[in-house]
Amino acid sequence: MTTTTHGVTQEQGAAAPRCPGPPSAMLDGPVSHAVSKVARLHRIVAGRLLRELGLHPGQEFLMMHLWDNGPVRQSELIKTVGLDPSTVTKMLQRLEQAGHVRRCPDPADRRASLVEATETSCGLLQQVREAWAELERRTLTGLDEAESAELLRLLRKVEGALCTEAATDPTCRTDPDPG
Amino acid sequence: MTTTTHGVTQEQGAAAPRCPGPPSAMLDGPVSHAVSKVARLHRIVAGRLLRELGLHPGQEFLMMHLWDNGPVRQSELIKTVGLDPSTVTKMLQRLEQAGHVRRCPDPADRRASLVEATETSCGLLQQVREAWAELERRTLTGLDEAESAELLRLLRKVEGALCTEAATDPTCRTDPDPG
DNA sequence: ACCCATTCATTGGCCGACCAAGTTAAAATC
DNA sequence: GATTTTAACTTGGTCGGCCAATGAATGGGT
Repeated sequence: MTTTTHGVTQEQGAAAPRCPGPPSAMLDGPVSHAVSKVARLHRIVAGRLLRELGLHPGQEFLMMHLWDNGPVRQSELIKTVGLDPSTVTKMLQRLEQAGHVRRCPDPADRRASLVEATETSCGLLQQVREAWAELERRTLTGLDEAESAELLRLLRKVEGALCTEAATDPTCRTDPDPG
Repeated sequence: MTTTTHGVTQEQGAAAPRCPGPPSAMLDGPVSHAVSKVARLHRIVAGRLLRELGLHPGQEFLMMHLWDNGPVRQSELIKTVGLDPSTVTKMLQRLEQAGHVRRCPDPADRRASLVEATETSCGLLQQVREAWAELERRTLTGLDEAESAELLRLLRKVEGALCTEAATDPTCRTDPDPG
């Protein structure tokens, strides 16, 4: 076994590094690496939970804001969620087509449009809330109260750092947490 | 106040909630919310740093693994990065077209293919490492050593939880960290 | 030998998300 | 009041990422 005729004499398991000796590229940023992984897994789990509700991950944020705040100017929505305007436009188009959202031109400003959650979409509110509670539960499996609180604190801190960091242009919305 | 006849009687600032009284949907999952936000910001910052190198966020992982481990079966690569096979296929197609990666059929298994980083791509290694170090630095701005370590520990724990959680099918690769 | 289940990789479709340009309308300036 | 600037979307393009389904080769049963 091993000695593949390709010229690559693979010992078992230990493949030959392609480039000079720096050990593992991951070691440069362990936290960044962890963040990326957690982010992906978190999104997958969220996606699975939301799929049953007919929502795609990311759309919850928009809907939540609409449910909470009622009719809103699209620009305001964009500011609060902090996403790219084009992203929000396309998401709203799909949400509108799905019947979860209604849009009408703002009479006070002919270029703006007002967005609101449809009546039927309100049935989703409770389910989405439950899905998020479940997501939170699964996310924090294995963490006790103190650890959860500490994690939240640290994430908020990182969020702040990255926010001011990434805030060259994009509006960075750190929601003032009332708690 | 603000009896919204649906004619949008907007008092200033305080928009009328569209749906019954549950306060803020975000309160259901503060940590999940924080994770999502941090994830997005982190990705943006990473994207900006990698853009200068001609890489798109997410591609680093593939390249890092290739740099570290040399020629690898695509299936193995898929397992280690934990992404969807189709995702890896498309990323590799683009990386190949960009000249960062080379692929050849595995002589030992005619359906598999071997992937390796090109010689020229090795010039990127150092830059990518630096970019990730910078990303890590910016991520951890405002956190001291102890906090960083704790954050890492908690993230790893969450990763494990979400991993077993999301591991209905997808191979969940939690790299055994040697340190 | 044959069939069947696995595995490997790809394609197509869709969505979130970015950027870059472009369009229209409102504000600001002159 | 006419011109410039700024704001509010929209469109087109590209990528990462998922799922679902397909094609092709391997391997295990019997």
